[in-house]
Formats: sequence, structure tokens, C-alpha cells
Amino acid sequence: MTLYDKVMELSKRRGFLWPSFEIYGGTSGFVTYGPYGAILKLNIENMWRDFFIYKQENFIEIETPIIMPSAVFEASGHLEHFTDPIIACLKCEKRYRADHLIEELVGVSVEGLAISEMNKIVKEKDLKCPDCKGDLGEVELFNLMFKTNIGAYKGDVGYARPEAAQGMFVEFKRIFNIMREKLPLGIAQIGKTMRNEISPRKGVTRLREFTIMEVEVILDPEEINNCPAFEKYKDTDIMLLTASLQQKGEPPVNITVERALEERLIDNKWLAYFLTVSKNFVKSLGVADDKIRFREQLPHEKAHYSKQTIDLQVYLDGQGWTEIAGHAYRTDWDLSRHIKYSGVDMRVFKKADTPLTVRKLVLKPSKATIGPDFQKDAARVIEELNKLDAAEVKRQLTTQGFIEVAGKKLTSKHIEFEEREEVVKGKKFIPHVIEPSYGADRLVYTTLEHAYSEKEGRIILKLPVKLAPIQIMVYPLVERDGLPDVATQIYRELLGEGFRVEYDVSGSIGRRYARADEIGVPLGITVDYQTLEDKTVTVRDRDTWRQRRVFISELVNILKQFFEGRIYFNQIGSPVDTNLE
RNA sequence: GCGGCCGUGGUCUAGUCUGGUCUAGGACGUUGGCCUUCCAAGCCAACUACCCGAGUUCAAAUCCCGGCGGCCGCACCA
Repeated sequence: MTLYDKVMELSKRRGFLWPSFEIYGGTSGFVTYGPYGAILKLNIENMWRDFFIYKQENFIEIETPIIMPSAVFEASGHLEHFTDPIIACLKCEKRYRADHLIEELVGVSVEGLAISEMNKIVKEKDLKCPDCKGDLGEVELFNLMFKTNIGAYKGDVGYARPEAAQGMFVEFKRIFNIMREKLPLGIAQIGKTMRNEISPRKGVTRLREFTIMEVEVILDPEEINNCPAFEKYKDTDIMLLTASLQQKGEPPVNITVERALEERLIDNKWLAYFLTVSKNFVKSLGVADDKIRFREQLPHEKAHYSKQTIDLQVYLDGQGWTEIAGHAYRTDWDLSRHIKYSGVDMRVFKKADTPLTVRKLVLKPSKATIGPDFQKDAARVIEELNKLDAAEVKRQLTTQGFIEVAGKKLTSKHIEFEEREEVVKGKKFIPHVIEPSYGADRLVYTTLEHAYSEKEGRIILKLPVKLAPIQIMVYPLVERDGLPDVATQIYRELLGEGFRVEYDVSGSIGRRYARADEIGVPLGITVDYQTLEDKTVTVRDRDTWRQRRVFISELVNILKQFFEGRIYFNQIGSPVDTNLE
């Protein structure tokens, strides 16, 4: 049994996660999170919030719809780029990217060609399957976005978002205003995303519906190397596999992010900074240093919007290095596309440190002469004239004596010029975007796999304390002599104090400890006979099976300190002599 | 999507080739009871399965076909 199988077996048996719709035979690419998995996932998401939102300056979280009208994806480029033209061989059924095949066999670029035009080329040039020489079928479009209709009429086409990012870009103007127009601004979102994958595999690593956690860090491109937060983390070591190393077939290098930046292996400082945030985040999920590396995407792998993308990979049993995050430098692609397609100006104004006074030549159409001379064309002439550069107009008038505007000849009597002083207070620009993007579901699996361990034939899920779905189990040592009453009381008190706690009385004490270890409960509280004498209970540590003895009256306080990370297990109460020590 | 292998209680599995003694066996688990003073103890009882659908046959977990799902490889992969 591989580690992957063991982790999935445990997940299913204990209720972390399993394939959905099993009673109807299942449909691949979908998972259900059970009682422990749902909390585990939530805890991971909250930890992500800590690292990527709460500990960053001017970073906030929003929530936008999953279904979006097609206009959004026309602008974002997903309708065009998330769609692959596919052609299949009728004989051997091998499938090809139609555009790639045509370019290869005919040697012409088919970029932007419609499907019908590609089909025409295939027929005219009588293209055959390069593999078996069989006939080719029709070119078909395969778009990875789920399509739907919004409302009752067929006209309004909508798509399920393939990434959360577009929600942030579409709402940028208002959010920027609400956040009092400060850059850098981080806009984060955690939510469901859908991609109609051709063949989802490997359980949770390739889903059709998954939770994405993204931050769009919106910055002034001129400030992209001004990242104060970076200083604290610049010495962070990373294992980096650059595109060029991959092309040369060489292994990754270990390098500090600062050095990588100096050697221009990372495009800019903000991108470098988030690599360090990512590394620290993934470590806090319990993944060891040497199981974390960064891999730059090769030019042909990059998304249409990306200047540089560096994935974070973790090493997983059975499937090797697996992407769990991408860090993309999206430049101004998204915002400029939405500005263009929506017609809404989402540029940001930046005040200059010192306003500049510039002398500028402006032209003034002389309406008194243009009106009578051009009659009903006058309005159009004035409009066109205003678009022209004053200096250029003046030059033409002096060199050739006239200028042609909207098909009309204008002379100097039609235009007046004026020297004006203008104060330039700042500049308007389209901000750039750095995007760390995480797959929450892969993180859940990663966390489970790295927490999985075996000891004396038993499974212990060594989840980081902060992530454990259940924090505490409460047990009576045996089910008699009033021990359950005391235990139940403690259980209810802890529930009331806000701990995630369960009570377990069924089976021998060893069996109950074993059950708790399998779902990764960090602490177990056992009420025994000594409890009846001196009002103390034992606290058991999941990882070492050691126990400490604590007064019931101090329990809540001590447990709070433990789960807040302020004390370690061996600082709890006093040691217990058990037959294990 | 293609090819190979595979699909039996909650989990792991025996049985499938060679159809009938399979009202499907075991182990672990879960629940209830008894017992029990710290790491899956014991005893009793209960629970839960042949992936779905059609077909061949007197008879199908077993053979055939289709679907769904899983693993591996190829292809695809923001």
C-alpha cells in the first residue's frame, strides 16, 4: 500500500474526505469533505488568511460571485485562451491541438482563425494524422470553463469562474476607493472555482470544482521593487528551479531570495517577497523544508496574462513534486483589458512629490470661421481637430499653409493657438498585479500526507496543533464509579469555553486513545480514580503519548495557553508516572 | 479521450480462471451489553457488501456487452 493509498484510506474511514456521489457510482473530479475534513480545510484557510491577509499591510478579503456573465471572460481572455481547438484522428483516435497541428503541417500561423477556417485548411490541404496517416475529423472547441445560462432566456450566457481573480479586477474601482486609494493594495478571496478538466486524476489534486485562495496585490509598476516587508525575509533560503535550469536539464539551486533577485531569477521584489510568505505558510502546515521548492513555469506553460510565474511545489508520495501554489506577475493585463472592454477608467492617480509646471501649446478651434465655412460638417471637424497635437498642427500650418481634418482643408484662420502654463500634479497609470494563488484542496491533502505517521502499528496523524479539527478528547478511564459524570462535566465546560472537544466513553481506554490519534487530536484528558481524590486529571500528548497531571480548576487556562502556542506540552502541570515512561 | 489492469460490508480482503454447496467466508471496525484502574485486552450480541444496467443460462459475485468509478501509461493541463 502506498502512502497515498494509506492517507486516502484513513481520510475515507475517519471522515476527512472522499469521492462525491458514491451512491450513484461517483463522478471523478469532485470530493466531499466530512466532519473532520471540513474543519481541517477551514483551519487551513484561516491560517492562509493569517499569512496572506491579516499580517500584510492594507490587505483585505472580498467575496464575489462564482457565475459571471460572458463579458467578464471575453475581457479577461479566458473565452479565447481557455478554449483549445481539438482535432481527432478518425482511425487511431489520437487527439491533437488543431492549431498546433495545422501550424506544424502547413507552416502557417492560424492564430485567431475560426473553427470553420481551420476545418477548411484541413480539407484543402488534405491533412492526415501524422501518426497513422488516417483521416482527421472535425475541429472542435474544448473550453475548460463550465457554461450556463443566466436566467430563463438563452441569450445571457454565463460561465463558472475558472479562477477567483476576475472578481477582484472587476470590482477594483470601488474597492480601491473604499480602501481610500492607497497602493499597494492586496485584495484576497477564498472561494469555489470550476474547471471542466478533461481527465481529473489522483483524487484531490485535480478537481473539477475546487477552492482557490488568491490575493491580487495591486501596485504601482514603478514601485514594484519597493517592498519594505521583504527586508525581514530576504535571507530566506529557497530551492529554486528556474526555466533555464529546466531547459538545460539541471537540478534546482538553493539560494536566498535576495540573491535570486540580484541574479534576476525572480522578476521583482514583491514577487520575491511572496515566495517567502508562501514558504513560511507551507512550513506551518507541517511540510518539511526539503519537501518545498519553487519552480518557474516554462514560457509555453505560462498563462496568457503572465510575465513570470513561479509555482510552489511540495513533494508528495507517488506523484512527486506537485504544484500547490502559483505566483504570477500578471502585469497590467487584467485591468487594462477590463478598462478597454468595459469602457470604465480604472486607472489610478498618483500625486507627484512636487507638482511640475509645464508650458504647453494648446489649440483652439475658431468656431466663428469653422461654422460658416463647413456648415453641417463643422461639429465633426472640431471634434477631430481637438484630438490632434497642437504643436504638430502648428507645424503643418506653417510649412504647407493648411491642414486636412475630417476631409476638410483648414487654414490658419480656422485655428487659434495659445501658450498655456499647466501644473502637472501627478500621473495616471494602470496598476500592475502580483498574484499568489493557492489550491485549498491540494493543501488539505498535503497536510494530511505530511501529518501521517505510524507508531507501533498504529496511525498517528500529527497535524499541527492549530489545524487539528478536534483539539481535545475527554475520557473517563472506565465507565463506572462516577468517572463519566466528572468527565462529562469537564467536556461541557470546555465546549462552553469555545474549544473544539469531543467526549468518548466507548471501548477500552487504549482503543479510545488510538481513535483520537487517527484523527489527530492533540490532547486527551482522562478522568481517573485519582481525580476523585484530588481533583486532577491527566492530559495526554498525541505525539509522545506522555501524560501530565493538572488540576481541573486550572484546565481551561492551561489549555488556552497551549492552543495559543504560549506553552509547550511539557510545561503543562506536573509529569505523570505511567507504565509508558 | 485512448490502451492495460481493476471494482465484494465502514476499511482491508477470500471467492471469479473451472457458473450451482455463496441464505458470500475472514480480519479489523462500529453499536449495545458484560467486564475493565492508562495505550486498538477479553466475552456475548447486533450491524453492514458482490459498482450500475441489460444479456446468456434451469442457475451469475463468477461468463458476455454497455455505463460509471479507481490505478498505471499516453494525450491534455489556467
